[in-house]
Amino acid sequence: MSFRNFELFCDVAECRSFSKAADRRGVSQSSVSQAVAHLEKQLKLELIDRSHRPLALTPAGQRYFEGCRELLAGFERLETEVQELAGRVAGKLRVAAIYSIGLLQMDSYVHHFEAAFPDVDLRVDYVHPEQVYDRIRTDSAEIGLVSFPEDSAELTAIPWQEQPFSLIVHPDHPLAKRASQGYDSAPIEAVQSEDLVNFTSELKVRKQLDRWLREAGVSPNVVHEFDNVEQIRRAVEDGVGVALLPEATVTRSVETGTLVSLKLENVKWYRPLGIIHKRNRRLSNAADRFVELLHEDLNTLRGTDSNESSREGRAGNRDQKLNAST
Amino acid sequence: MSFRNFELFCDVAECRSFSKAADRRGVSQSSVSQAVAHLEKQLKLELIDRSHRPLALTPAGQRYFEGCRELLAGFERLETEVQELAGRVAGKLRVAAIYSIGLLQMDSYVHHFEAAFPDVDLRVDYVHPEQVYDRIRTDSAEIGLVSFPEDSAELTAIPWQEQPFSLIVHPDHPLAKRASQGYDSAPIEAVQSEDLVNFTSELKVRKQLDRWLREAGVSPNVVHEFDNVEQIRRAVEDGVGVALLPEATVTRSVETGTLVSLKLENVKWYRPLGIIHKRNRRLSNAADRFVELLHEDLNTLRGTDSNESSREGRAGNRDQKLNAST
DNA sequence: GTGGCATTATTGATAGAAGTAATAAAGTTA
DNA sequence: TAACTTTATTACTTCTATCAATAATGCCAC
Repeated sequence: MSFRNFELFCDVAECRSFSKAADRRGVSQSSVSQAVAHLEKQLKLELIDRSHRPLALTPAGQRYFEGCRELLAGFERLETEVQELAGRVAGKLRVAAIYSIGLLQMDSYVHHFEAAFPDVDLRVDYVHPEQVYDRIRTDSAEIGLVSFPEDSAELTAIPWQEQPFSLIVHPDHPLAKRASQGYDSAPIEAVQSEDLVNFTSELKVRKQLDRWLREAGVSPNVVHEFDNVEQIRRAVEDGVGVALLPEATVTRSVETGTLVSLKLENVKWYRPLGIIHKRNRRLSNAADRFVELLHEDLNTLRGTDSNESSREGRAGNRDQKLNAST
Repeated sequence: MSFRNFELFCDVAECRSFSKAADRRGVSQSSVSQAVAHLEKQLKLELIDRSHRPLALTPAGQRYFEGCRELLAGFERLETEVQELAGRVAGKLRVAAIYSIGLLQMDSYVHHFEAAFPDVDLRVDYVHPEQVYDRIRTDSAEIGLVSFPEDSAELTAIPWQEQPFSLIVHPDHPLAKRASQGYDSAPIEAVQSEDLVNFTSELKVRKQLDRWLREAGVSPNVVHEFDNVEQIRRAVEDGVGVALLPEATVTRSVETGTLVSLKLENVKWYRPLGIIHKRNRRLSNAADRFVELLHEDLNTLRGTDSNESSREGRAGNRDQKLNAST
């Protein structure tokens, strides 16, 4: 019995559909149907109740599914473990990041990582902040990238970056003139009485901004609230108002000229970014290396050949006379 | 990757030999070699160090071996579990029995069991008493059959049979005359001053016999000691002396006339047999049924069609429209 | 070292399993 | 019931595990 059959069965159980499972694994629906049929024949019992749709698992199927999933995960962990014993960096690495982490920047890190550690199956998902914490808690991601990170009993945070806030305005906005006149900054007082597109009030970033603005004695006119950077960016591009955002999150728009970014004079307002992970779990080699990479300077990395980067990233491959076909 | 590869690798690791592993699984040595090579290619690392003989596992190989063994056992347990969910009796059942349990009798039970529960892979190993306890403790057998059973913290015993001791003599021995004269018994006093082939003194059975003989005021002349029934039987057949054995252990020799068995008059000397198993572990369905079967009367069983025997042995196979090829 | 022996690797052929495309059957929805 | 979606079946192809035979390698005695 091939491993594949168990995987396919698990996919079917998760998708509650043969055809969706087939798509997920990139095989024909026929193949999946036969694989499950084969399993059932071996066990001499029905795992899936096809008499209704969407299909349901029989009690035995349910138990078998849970068991298979666990055991398959066990095999995966075992493989990663022996790879690490051999000094390799391999296995799955799931990262959950808030979308506004700065897509371009992340992409660059990911590419560097993949080049340096081709045996790692790295995936970065961009999700809502709450979901990042959820994924870490449920072990569906090993490390998470968040802003205003907070430790908890379960999770711990490693400081990562501090992104300075800038004043983001539409190119036609009066303040944008300063930029065209050679200035790349503005005093925070310039926001006074401006229409401000802001974050929604449940977000940590909004609370911090409110505190800072109060301290600075500046009271802008909040015209819209969104729970993510993308929407705020769009609103400013549409001329609804100005925004206070980390420049790194709107680099692309600034470069293409659809937005203008002005540094804030006299204040040091930063968005701290952090790397969170489960407190009581040792990070895999892959996660360790990813965290290391995140702390390196992208410009430095860009200069080097990615295969050489990240120290002895592939050390320990003494016995690599073995040729892999995959 | 097929399951088979993992099994073969584990066999190689256990046997410390490719060819022995091949023999064990009944496949060619080539096949095993390729299977392991395939595994190593997938993992891109050496699992086995072939540069010396007997072969050794690399550190990674050792870890992988342990992991595979555990996970494969997990799959086996999972399968048994879902079969039991479906009301079936299936899976592996390992029984360890002392050799003298009465081979013929056991064989009959085994045949009945296999007929009633064809999905169970039953194996009975006959080993030394100490090993029976060991196997239970190390989980390499689920139930054990021993004489003079003793409970312990870890193990618990179910009483099974009480085999009456008989006086076993050579056909040419004076006492054998009694049998030819229609008597099938002898007083225990007949053993007085006889040459007795006995068990070694560390065995529980010997200690009990000594106690009984002392109580009866009978003092035979111990000429030989053996730690098992077989050797004692041979010694008596060779005319070395007489023996006190449960008749059930020498049935075959009595039937063929190489030994004569005389019941003991006036005394009730029995060898108690018990079924031992781990105290804190629920018995598998298969083990439960086997224990049940052991408590049924063999003569009753012999009369019935074995497919019908043992109550609803195959109950719960409602959904058996599925056809197995194996 | 050098044979002789035992063990493992390699190779080419083959049988069987797993995959696919096409199509039939079954379930769902209007 | 008809139209649609999903799953099963079938015939065919591709790929893979296995085998027998043989080469290569390691071990041991001399």
